[in-house]
Amino acid sequence: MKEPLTIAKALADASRLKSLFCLREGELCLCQIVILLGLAPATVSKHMAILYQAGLVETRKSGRWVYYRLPKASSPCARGALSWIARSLPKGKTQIVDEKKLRKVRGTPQVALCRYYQTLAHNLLKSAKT
Amino acid sequence: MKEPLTIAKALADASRLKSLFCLREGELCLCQIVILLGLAPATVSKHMAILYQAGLVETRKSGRWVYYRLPKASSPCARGALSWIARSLPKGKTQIVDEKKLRKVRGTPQVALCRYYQTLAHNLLKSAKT
DNA sequence: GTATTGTTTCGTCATTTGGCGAAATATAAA
DNA sequence: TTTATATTTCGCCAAATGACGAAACAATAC
Repeated sequence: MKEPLTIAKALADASRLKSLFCLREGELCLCQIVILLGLAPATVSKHMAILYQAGLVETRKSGRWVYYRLPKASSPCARGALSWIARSLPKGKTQIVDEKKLRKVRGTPQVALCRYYQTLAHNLLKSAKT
Repeated sequence: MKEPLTIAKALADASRLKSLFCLREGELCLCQIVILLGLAPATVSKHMAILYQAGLVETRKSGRWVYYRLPKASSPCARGALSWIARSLPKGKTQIVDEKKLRKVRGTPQVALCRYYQTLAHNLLKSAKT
């Protein structure tokens, strides 16, 4: 019972479902998911670790960037879960994530994205200090 | 996204997975599930309410007893989730619940079962008072 | 080498969740 | 009608979870 429980727990969070939804069309690096979810890098990193440990995403490291993608091969249990949410998520009027944003993020090099949110953070810090 | 999230949350608990597992072969009343899970009636009632609100079980009331069963008809999302766990739960060496106990509980009238755990509770209270 | 930068780990905090017992509710039994 | 009993609701507590910032890591850029 351990595996389905681990997987169900991994799926039982809106941010993680959103992440999986964003990965449908291919891999994304952490900084891209950070932008899409609007959460702190530390938080997103933890979310992705939970998905990884449940066998719901694979990881690829390239330089400083860590890419996540839906697994090519995985256990029957994980595959079943992924196909369930793949069938279930797109339905309904309510957008899972802003599709326009997703497209923009996919079309932007990670360098620019990471700089983007780090710059934002620094500016916020500076304005807070004054 | 609401429905798959609600369903995933409902599945993200060992006691609730066990309950669904026990219902594979047909309906059970609350008192039977109480015995099988070894939890307080109040706790089990809450668990079943969560499964019910997620559309993962149906309810039938007969006299003082409330029976739960896997839904005959449900949304595609709920159906997908149920068939996923149906395929995933039985695998693996580790018993989800004690099968012998499950068979015994299925073979015992609810009256005897409910009396059983209430008597136990009363006895405990009495011995605690002295 | 040192500095920069993307990611992860750690520590902390607020919220949610799962558990119980007691009281309330609903229905059968006396 | 009164009593007994199966279930639910309520109130509370302990543990788990999700969020963040700061600091540590890892890998490139200078």
